[in-house]
Amino acid sequence: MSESLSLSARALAARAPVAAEADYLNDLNPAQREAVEALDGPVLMLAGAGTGKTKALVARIIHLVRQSKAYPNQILAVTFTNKAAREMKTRILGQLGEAAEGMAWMGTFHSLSVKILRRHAELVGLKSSFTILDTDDQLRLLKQLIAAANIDEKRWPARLLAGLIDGWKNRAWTPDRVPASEASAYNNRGTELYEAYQDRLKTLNAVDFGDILLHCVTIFQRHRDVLEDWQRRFRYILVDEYQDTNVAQYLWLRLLAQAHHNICCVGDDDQSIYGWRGAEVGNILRFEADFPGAVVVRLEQNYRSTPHILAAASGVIKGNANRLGKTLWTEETKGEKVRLIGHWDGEEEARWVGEQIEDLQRGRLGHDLSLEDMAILVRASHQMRAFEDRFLTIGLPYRVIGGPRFYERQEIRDAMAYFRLAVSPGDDLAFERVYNLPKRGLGEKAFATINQVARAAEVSLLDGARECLAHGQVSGKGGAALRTFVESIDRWNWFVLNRDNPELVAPLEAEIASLKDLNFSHLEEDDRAEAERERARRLSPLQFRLGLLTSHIALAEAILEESGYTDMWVQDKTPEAPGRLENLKELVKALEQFENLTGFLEHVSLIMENESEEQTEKVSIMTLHAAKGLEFPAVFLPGWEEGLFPSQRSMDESGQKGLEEERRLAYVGITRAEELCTISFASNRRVYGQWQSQLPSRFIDELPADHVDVLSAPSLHNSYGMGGGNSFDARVAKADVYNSPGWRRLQNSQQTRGVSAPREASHLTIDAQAVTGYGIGERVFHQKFGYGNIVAMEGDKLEIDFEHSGLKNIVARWVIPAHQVTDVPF
DNA sequence: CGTCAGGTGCTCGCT
DNA sequence: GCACCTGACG
Repeated sequence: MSESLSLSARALAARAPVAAEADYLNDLNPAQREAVEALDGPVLMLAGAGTGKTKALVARIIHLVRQSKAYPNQILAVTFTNKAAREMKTRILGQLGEAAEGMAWMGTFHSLSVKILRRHAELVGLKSSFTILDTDDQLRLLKQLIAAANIDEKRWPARLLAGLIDGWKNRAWTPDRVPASEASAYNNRGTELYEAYQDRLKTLNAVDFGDILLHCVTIFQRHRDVLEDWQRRFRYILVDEYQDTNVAQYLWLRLLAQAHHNICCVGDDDQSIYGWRGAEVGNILRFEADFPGAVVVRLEQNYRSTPHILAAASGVIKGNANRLGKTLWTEETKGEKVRLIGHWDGEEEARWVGEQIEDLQRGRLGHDLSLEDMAILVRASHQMRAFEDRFLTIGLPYRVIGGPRFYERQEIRDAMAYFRLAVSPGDDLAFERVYNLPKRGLGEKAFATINQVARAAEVSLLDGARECLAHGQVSGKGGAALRTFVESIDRWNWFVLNRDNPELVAPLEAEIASLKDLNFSHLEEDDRAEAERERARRLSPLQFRLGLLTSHIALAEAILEESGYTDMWVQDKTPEAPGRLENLKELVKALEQFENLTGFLEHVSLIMENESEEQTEKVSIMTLHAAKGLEFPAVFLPGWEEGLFPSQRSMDESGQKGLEEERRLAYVGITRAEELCTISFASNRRVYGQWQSQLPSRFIDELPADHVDVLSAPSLHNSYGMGGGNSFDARVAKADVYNSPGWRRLQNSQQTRGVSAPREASHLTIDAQAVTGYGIGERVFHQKFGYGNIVAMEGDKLEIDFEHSGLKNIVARWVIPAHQVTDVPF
């Protein structure tokens, strides 16, 4: 065995150029090399941001193969996202060539687990054809169970229960293992409903995302023989982003690595930002205890960012108590300081960022960057709006990353439900989703009847519907519509089942061929034309039918047509309808990459692809979470304000732990930047439609002053006549923004009152109350409409001509004289 | 059955 | 401020 292994490895090596063989090791720095060459036994690679961990991981896999330690298909490589898996695969392919094709076990926890689970489904009471539910299906199922349990869903929302169950599954608790301490959850009925939910999933032959891992762990724990098989198969295990693993994933890994301990985990405790969805930083902090004798390698040399950016990031992350501790360093010596700037409000901030981006694009700020090189990273998705609005008005191309996922969109999910019915007519959730979509005149009542009949007979909803039709329980107009619906599904399913069936295809092809062979040249011109038309008339249904039998794409199109679903959107006059039709076209196009509908459905249930090839350069807007693993020459980090970032909710819910995670998020944000990192905050922001005055984030205070350049917002000093040279302004701004005793005091007073202290009353409101009179022509400021001049007055009402919003009638106490605007918390 | 008006409640979002 | 859900009407 080992002989043939080494032979094949040598054969491989011989095929590759000699230089290339050594390259993958010589390219590495000493730490990376150590992590790559420690092949046997447990290894923990602590890889800071931008330290070349993917490179090291890839080199390690190549080394394993070249050293004949394992065949590619004996290496288990786990990532968190499909994107990461794909990237690694491409890089390995580039270096290993065809041998990389054998890397069958590289993927996400979920995709690998599905593969394993399909082989042993019966061990957890499922058929191997189980379907994978997404959060939407999950929620609908839970709502039904909640209703059945006579619980008021308003007081006890389904989302709450879904969150609880997810949490339990993340911790690898099957219903019988949920500890007693959780008994009070969901009005004391959480565990009971969890059990009911699992039962229901089993009857539906379905799993949710949590189950995929949980079932695997259960199987490994209860069936030694199965576990041992997989342990033998995977001789080496590699895990990326180990700091993001939850308990279930941890157990999954530990069970598989138990026998040989050949496990290499790569991660960065400072980049653990998924605690809220069950990730346990503890997993990485505990690694050495879990795997005694582990080799721990720290990758600290950074190849991404300038020294100032690194220093700023280090300064912030230093504030966290619970960390393994790394210090990033770089050989780079040049580079700009991190830039910090305060703005009046969110819109102003967006305007400034827009201008900066345009300046950068034109090479005005000493950088030669394209829009693709720039990104805006926000804490919460609602912050994106201000930027989108602004960029739309100035015509700056942008793209939002991680918005509503393609496959989560309504029209995609609807279409998928139709496909699911065609592939497995017994899919009740799919049936429920589309039985009355487009509207077929089948409402609650019809569904209740079908559901009842189906439940009583213990058959699928589709068969239940058949039953209802047979016994006239659903009749009239609704009955006719239901009949068409049922017959359509049967028909589509028939095409799925008879895909490429030669007994059906061959005669069709023969008939088409014979029709085509007909020669009309001997006929008169008029007769010939008529004959041609007749031929086309007979040919087209045959060709259509052949298409449905041989092409899943043609079938998919037919399904969407025949169901009336496409037409529903064609008829729809709302502005989003055209976009939805576009998406449906894209969906059909995506089918091309698959051999059949089943393969496609499997893929989509585990994957979200939102990347369509784009031509125009665009600036990216995304959340900090979505930015992990990415890098950009220029990064903008807006909204660094108390309550927004760090997020109030995070601190309320998880206290100090929550704050530390927020701080790691700040660290992730800063370390995304290669050349230019710009942090900003606004003094006023609209939160849920309410204007609030904001305090700069405590993280701003934690930035080491030596590595920060404080900019003054040009619009502020211009409008307020602060005048003076830039350096003066910078000092003024610096004094005001960054070190002002005023805001430190505010900050301190807020801290003593705890993180949930009520907001300071807006200075503007207070000042406005002190103002007694205005004159015509006086320049005033309104929090919402900005600057304007008073054109008329009546009692306490002013008619104001706003610079941006035009004429408005405003009660005097909502505005202040423009010259008082400087009295804001910075 | 479908539509509209009013009330409510709200991170981050991987698989 | 907006999106989503529910309940009252046509």
